[in-house]
Amino acid sequence: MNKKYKNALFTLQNAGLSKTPQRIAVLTSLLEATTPLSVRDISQTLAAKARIDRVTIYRILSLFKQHGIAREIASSGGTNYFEMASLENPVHPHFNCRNCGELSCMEPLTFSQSRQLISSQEDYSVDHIEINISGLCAVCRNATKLQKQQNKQV
Amino acid sequence: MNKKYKNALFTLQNAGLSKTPQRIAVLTSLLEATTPLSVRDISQTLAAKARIDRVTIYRILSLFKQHGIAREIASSGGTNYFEMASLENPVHPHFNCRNCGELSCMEPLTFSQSRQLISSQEDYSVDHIEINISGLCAVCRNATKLQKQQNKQV
DNA sequence: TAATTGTTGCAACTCTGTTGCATTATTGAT
DNA sequence: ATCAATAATGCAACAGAGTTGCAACAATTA
Repeated sequence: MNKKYKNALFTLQNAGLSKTPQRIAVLTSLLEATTPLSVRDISQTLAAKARIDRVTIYRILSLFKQHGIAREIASSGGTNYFEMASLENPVHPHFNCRNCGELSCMEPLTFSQSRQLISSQEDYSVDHIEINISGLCAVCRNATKLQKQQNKQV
Repeated sequence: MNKKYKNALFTLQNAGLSKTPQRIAVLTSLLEATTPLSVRDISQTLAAKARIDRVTIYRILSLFKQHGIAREIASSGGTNYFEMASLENPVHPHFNCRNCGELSCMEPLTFSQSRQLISSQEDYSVDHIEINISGLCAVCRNATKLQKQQNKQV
């Protein structure tokens, strides 16, 4: 879609990143996707259009994460998934089917709301709910603070 | 601890699983742990006491999961972690430090409660909250139902 | 004791993700 | 538009997680 392409250009421009064909292609994939994508998904999708190395995709996604453009989702299958991180696409729960492996997005409700929603739907069968929070633990946070102070003194 | 050992024996007995030294060792590790353990953690812990192959640990943990004895936690680092799944240790959020990588357990509150708790604590610095729900999606659930019906007819 | 079944260890493999380095593309100044 | 400086890409090689097949071993039963 031309609209997604323009959106991709604008997003890169806005983040101050250079607009290479590879970055535009990866970003367009994420914008067009209805579910989070793995590196493999992106690689296969783009294989027909252009030749992009696996490594390049990893590096681009890492860059997007740093700039708050994309979000990473861990899955127990050992593969990580990526989705757009924007105001239109706020943080939301994900559903991982243990049978087909597909990762889909759920409505951005609170945890308790989501839980109620799922249990009230006949369609889904829930095995397990996982809440993972990432950041800095107390020890590392203090260590970081200390480092900053020392740097100021030097 | 002798108590943990007895607990391990009881748990295996209760699940109808044979009480092999390897299973007892892995189960004891999980019972003694204060944080979820990776296969590597377990392997290193048990290396001094007994020689257990990596593969055996994977198989035992897979078995424990099937019997509801253990629970698996995905992490974005590519490594999965395991913890006891019991009434004394209900499902709870986990905190993953992006600096030291340690995975720790949080109080088993609801998501909104946890979020408030974290943001009120000066110690933690939260980057990202992930809610992953696993089970069967609508398509796979219907497919499974259909299979069961067909099996009955045959 | 022999046969059957279940469990483990070993080797080899797949897949995800990373790193170093040479090559190529992008950007900004002329 | 051209060219140099810089940034980004592709390739090869690697490390680690997790899996599979198979032979050896242990436990159980007849």
